[in-house]
Amino acid sequence: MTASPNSRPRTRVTDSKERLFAASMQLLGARGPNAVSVDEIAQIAGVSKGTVYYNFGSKDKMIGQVLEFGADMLVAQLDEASTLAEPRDALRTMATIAIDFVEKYPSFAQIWISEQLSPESDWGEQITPVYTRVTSTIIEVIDRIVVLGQEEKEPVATALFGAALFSARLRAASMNPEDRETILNSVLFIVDGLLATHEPVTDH
Amino acid sequence: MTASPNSRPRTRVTDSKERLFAASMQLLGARGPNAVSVDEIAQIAGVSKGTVYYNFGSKDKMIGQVLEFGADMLVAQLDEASTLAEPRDALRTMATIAIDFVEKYPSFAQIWISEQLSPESDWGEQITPVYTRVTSTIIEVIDRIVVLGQEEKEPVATALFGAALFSARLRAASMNPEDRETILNSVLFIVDGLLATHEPVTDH
Amino acid sequence: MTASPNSRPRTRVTDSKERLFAASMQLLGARGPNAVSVDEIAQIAGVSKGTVYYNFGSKDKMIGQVLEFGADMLVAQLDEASTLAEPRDALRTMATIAIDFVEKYPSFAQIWISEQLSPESDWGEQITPVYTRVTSTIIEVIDRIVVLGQEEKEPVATALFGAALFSARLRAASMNPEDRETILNSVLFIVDGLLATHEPVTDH
Amino acid sequence: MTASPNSRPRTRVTDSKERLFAASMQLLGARGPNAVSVDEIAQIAGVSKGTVYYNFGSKDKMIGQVLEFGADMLVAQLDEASTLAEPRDALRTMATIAIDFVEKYPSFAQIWISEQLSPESDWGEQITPVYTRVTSTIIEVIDRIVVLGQEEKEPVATALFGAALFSARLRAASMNPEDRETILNSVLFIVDGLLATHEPVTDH
DNA sequence: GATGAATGAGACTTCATTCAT
DNA sequence: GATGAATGAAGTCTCATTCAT
Repeated sequence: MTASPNSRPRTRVTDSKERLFAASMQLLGARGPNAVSVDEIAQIAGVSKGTVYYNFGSKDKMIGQVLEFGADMLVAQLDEASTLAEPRDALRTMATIAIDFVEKYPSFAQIWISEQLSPESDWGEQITPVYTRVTSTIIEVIDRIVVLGQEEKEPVATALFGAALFSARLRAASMNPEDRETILNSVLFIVDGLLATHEPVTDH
Repeated sequence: MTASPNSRPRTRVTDSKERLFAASMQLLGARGPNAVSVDEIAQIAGVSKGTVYYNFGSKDKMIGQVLEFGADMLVAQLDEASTLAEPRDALRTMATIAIDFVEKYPSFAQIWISEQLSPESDWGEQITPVYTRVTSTIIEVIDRIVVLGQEEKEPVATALFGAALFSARLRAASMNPEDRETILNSVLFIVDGLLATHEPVTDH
Repeated sequence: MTASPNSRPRTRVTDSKERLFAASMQLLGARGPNAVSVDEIAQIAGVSKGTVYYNFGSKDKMIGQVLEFGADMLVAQLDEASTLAEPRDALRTMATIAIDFVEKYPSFAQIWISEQLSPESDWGEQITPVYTRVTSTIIEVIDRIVVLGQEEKEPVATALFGAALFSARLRAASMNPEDRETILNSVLFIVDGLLATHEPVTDH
Repeated sequence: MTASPNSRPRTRVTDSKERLFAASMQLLGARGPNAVSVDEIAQIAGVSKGTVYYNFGSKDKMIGQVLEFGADMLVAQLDEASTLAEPRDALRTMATIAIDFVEKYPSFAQIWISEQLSPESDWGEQITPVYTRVTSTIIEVIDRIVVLGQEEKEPVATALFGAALFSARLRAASMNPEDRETILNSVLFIVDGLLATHEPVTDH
C-alpha cells in the first residue's frame, strides 16, 4: 500500500502536496493571503480541504512555505544574474527579473513589502526575509562598481530594491505595459548617482 | 434651541464621527483594513457599532474616507514642501515627510502600494490614487532641476516615490531607527544620477 | 410659534401624521410590513424617523392603524355596493371593487389572508378582522338571493371572498390584466351553484 | 469502508440535511420565511448554524428547496386524487387534501399566495409556481365534467383553488375545526355553478 | 411637536479548523 | 493518505427604538 515497488521513478512526495503548492502559488500570487480561502485553493488543486491540513497543518504554514518557495525562486534567478561579468548589466538584468516576477505574481511584492510588520501570526517559522536576501545580493554587485562606506550599503540597496519593486508593481497594475527600458533606466539612476558621487572600483 | 450666548455655535457637531475617524486612522494606520474589525474601531472610539453604520454607511466607505483623509494629509505636506526655493532641498524635505508619515502610519504605505490592484471592493468611489497625486508633485520639482523627456518623467518620479516609500517602510518596521540622513541620501542618489546624465535647468 | 391664529382653516391634525399615513399606505400596500422599514416610510413622508414614534408610538401601532384604515376603505365601498337593488349586481360590483383594490394595494390581500395567524406581535389592539367584516356583508347579500341554512352561510361567504381575493391577487401579480369579466364570472359561479342547489328567495 | 453485511448501504447519508429539512418544514410551515431565523432552524434540527450553509449555501436556497419539497408533496397527492374515476369525487378529494395540508403547514398557503409578487430575493432559481401546477391539474379534472371555453378554464381553476386555499387557511387559523363537509360543499358550489351553466361532458 | 444622533439586539454569512471514517 | 461533513468564532450589516435637545 505504501510503496509500490519500481513504479513511478520520481520521488513524488505526495502529488497532492504538489498540486496544492501550484494552486497556492497561482492564487496567492494573484490575490494575496487574506483574499484566498482554503476552500478555493483545495478546489483548484482538485483535492479536498482536509488534505490541506493533512499536508501542511494549517493555512498559515502552507502560505509560509509557498511564500518561501516564491522567494527562493526569485532569489535564485537574481543570484544567477548577479554573476554577470559586467556589474551594471547584472543590476539591469536583476531589475528585469524582478519586474517580470512581479508581473506574474503581483501580490508577492505587496507581501514582501509588508512582511516585516505584523509579527503576530507570522507564516510558519521565522525565515530570512526576502528583503534581506535580495539586498545582500545587490550589495555584492554594487561593491563591484563603487567604493561605498559600510553603513551606506544597506540603505542604497534598499532604495534600489524599493524603486524596482514599486515600479514593477505599478507596471503590473496598469494594463499598459510601459516601455520596460524606461523603467529600468529610471531605477538605475540610483547607480548613476552613486557613480557620480563615489569613487569607482578599479580592476586591478 | 436655547442658544448658548456668545459661545462657539456648537463645534461638537457629532463628535462621534470625529472619534471614529481618529480610531480608524490609528488602527488602520497600524494594521491595515482587513486586520481591523468594525467592533474594534467602535470600541476604541467609545461608541456603539451601530454608530459606525449611522455615520459612514459601511466599513468600506469609512475606510475610504479615512484613507482619503490620510492621503490628503500627506499630499498637503508634500505640496507645501515642494515650493521650497531650492529644488533639491524640496525633494529632501519631501522624503523626510514621507518617512515620518510612514513611521506614524506604517500600513498606509502598504495600502497605497496595493491600491491599484484589486478593483473589487474599492473603498467608496474612485478617487485619484495617492501615487498619482504624489508623482505629479515630484515631477514639478524635478522639472526645476533637470531637463527631462516627457516620457521619462513619470518613471523617474515613480522610482523616487518607491525608493522613499520602501525605505521608510523598512525603517518603520525595524526597531532601530537608522540614521535618517543616510536613507535620504540613498533615495536622492536618483536625483544625482539624473543630474549626472541630463542637462541641468539653467535659471534663465 | 405653535398655533398661528386663523390661518389654515382645516383641523389639520398634525400634518406629519397625515403624510406618514399616506407614505405607509403606499409602501405597505406595495410591499408588506416586513419589507418596509421605518426609515423608508419616514423618508418618503418627508419627516424624521423620530416623528413616527412621536405620532404612533411604534412601528406595529402605525401599521395597525394603516391596515385598519385600508380595511375601512374597502369595507365602506363594499357596503355601499351591497345596497344595490339587484343582489347579483351587488355581488358582481363588490367583486369588481375587491379586484381593483387588490390591484392598487397588492400586499393588503396577503396581509388579510394571514391576519388570523401569528397572534404574537399583532398590530396594535385587536380589531375585527377584515375577513369577518367582509363576509358579514356578503352574507347579507346572499340572503337576498337564496335560502341558506345558518351554518352554511359563513363557509359560502368565505369561499366567495377567497375566490375573489385570490383571483384578484393573481391578476395583480401577472402583468397581463386578463379580462376582468371572465374573472368575475368564474368567481360568481359560486352563486350560480348556490342557485342551482337551493331555493331562491321570493320577493314578497 | 467496512461494509456492514447485508444491511441498508448507508441510508444515513448525512442525516443533518434531513433534520434541517424537517425543522425547516415545521418552522416555515408554521411561521413563514422571515419570521424564522437560521439560528432557530439549526437549533431545532440539533446541528450548528454552519451546517445550514454547508448543506444549502444560504437561507434563501434552503427555503427554496423546502418550499419546492412542500409543493411537490401537495401536488403529488393532488395528482393522484385527480385520477379518481368520478371527476366530482376527484375534486372533492383534492379539496380535502388541500385543507389537510394547509392545516398542517398553515403558512405554506400564504407563501404560495404571495409567490408571484416580490421578484426580489426569490428563493433559489425560478421554479414553476405551485399555483400553475395545481390549476393545470384542476383543469384536467374539470375538462372531464363540463365543456369549457379555453379562456374560461384558467380563471375557473384559479377561483376554485383560491376558494379552497382561503377556506382552508381560515379553518386552520380558527381553533374550531368546523365541519369539513360544509367547507367542501361551499367550495364545490363553483362546480355546481359550472354544471348549471355549461354543457356537461358526455361519456363518449 | 419634532428631530436625528445613537444604540444594541439579532440577522445572515464566511471560513479556518477538527475528526470519524 | 485522504476525505468531507460538521463546527463555532467572528465578521458585516439592518433596523426598531430611545432620548436629549
